[in-house]
Amino acid sequence: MTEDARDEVDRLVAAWRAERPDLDVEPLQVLSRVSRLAKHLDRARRAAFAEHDLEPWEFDVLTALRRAGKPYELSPGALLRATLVTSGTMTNRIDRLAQAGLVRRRPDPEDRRGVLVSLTDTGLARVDAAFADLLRREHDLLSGLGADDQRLLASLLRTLLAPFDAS
Amino acid sequence: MTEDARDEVDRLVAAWRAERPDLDVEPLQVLSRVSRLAKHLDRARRAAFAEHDLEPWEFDVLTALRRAGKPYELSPGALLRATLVTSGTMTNRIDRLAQAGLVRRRPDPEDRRGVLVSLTDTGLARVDAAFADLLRREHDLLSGLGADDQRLLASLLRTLLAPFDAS
DNA sequence: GAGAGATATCTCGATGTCAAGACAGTACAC
DNA sequence: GTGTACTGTCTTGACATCGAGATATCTCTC
Repeated sequence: MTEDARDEVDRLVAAWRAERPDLDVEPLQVLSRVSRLAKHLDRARRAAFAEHDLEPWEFDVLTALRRAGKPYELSPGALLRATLVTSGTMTNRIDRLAQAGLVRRRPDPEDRRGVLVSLTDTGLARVDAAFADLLRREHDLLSGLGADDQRLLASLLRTLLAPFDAS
Repeated sequence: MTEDARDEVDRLVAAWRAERPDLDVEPLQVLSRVSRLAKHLDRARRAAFAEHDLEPWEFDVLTALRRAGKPYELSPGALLRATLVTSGTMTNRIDRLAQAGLVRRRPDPEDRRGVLVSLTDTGLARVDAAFADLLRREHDLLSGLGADDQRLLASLLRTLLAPFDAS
């Protein structure tokens, strides 16, 4: 019950309670932390990828292709669904990745509206190196929690995410 | 242990395990969910604020001022630390909020380099309405978890956030 | 097999952000 | 007090994103 202000969000919640004692601000304890953690995570990822000459957005697209398995090929539509960006953004991303020699575009032989995007050898090597690096760093970020707590946390987050994935 | 693919991240992790069985991809179970949840949250917030004619970035600045309590006044420096953006971004935000009549700028009487930014009456009313609305929606988002689970989740997230807040 | 609606991708203009640096003012040691 | 380093704010230019709309193709119904 005490407001010891153990982190920034505790301070934030305490400030709101003082200013708006009429409101139930408990949801912030979870959701503000999710937002803040994601922001810090973005920065950590940016730093990790910089060593492999990749921007976060480049990594996002390349990993989606990498995960697809051989021949590391997906449509722009599949890529934008995997990365939660708009179609205009994805076109732009593919353009720049192709120019950098990390992916290749070719017409979809089965649908003349469509296009297929695949990793080049360079792209494959780059994303594999960056991904291994990222996992090392993420492992370190989580070192404050034991394996059980990590599983517990993942499970709680999955519950929150469920309604979004359903839609 | 099974890979039932109960949500998008489970599918993502299963795909990685198939492609890179040599790597320990457990960290993704937590951190990918954090990122994805934050992204969905951003969208939900955007929708909530639209009803009050506010952009998420406007809300972020206005709430920082609101939380400060009377006279709802902070320096740009304090605001950028509260919102995790750069100084150039904050200058731009304050410009536009002032133009919209939601905040006011005045020279800091105690430091001639400095400026103080305060809420106008319009800004105060707007942010109070939007905040109450946001809390209602966040409450709903968390309805999948009981109060105990919410506290547990908040506590686990706080542990992860601690190293960042320290720095 | 014609037409209506759905789908896939791309184009374009507006916008918010960042990074780096400029500039004025302050603080502190000597 | 003077000089040096620091701090607070703003300016600028590059850039990634979004949203709306354009075009081409496919699919399904009749």
